[in-house]
Amino acid sequence: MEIERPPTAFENKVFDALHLIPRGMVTTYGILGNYISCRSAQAIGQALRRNPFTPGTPCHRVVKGDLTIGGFAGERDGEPIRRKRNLMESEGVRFLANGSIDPKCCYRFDE
DNA sequence: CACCTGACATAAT
DNA sequence: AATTATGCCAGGT
Repeated sequence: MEIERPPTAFENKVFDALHLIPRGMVTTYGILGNYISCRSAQAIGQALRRNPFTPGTPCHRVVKGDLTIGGFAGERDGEPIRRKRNLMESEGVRFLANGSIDPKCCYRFDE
């Protein structure tokens, strides 16, 4: 069984920002990246993907820049995605008829 | 809508 | 230690 690699400083930053997102809200990789001073949203997505083992990490509150669901657990579609959507809806995030998320639910880390 | 480029961190070689 | 390849993107053409 493979040993767990300790979280890096970068991942720590990502998780910390994740916890700042209020319930019923979501944020985008771009906004999150701007908050942690990372211009690469991809690096963020990777960090989240590597740590979904933490139930306390609301990785489902992060969506793509165009307010679409994006991916989850390394999957761009399938059951993981519908679970992510279900989680967000359960927390109060509203989805538009076209499948995107309501911009009002987009948390922008009001500074 | 499809494709390419840019920017960033981690794993693997 | 350096390079290559990959990855829950973003932005532009």
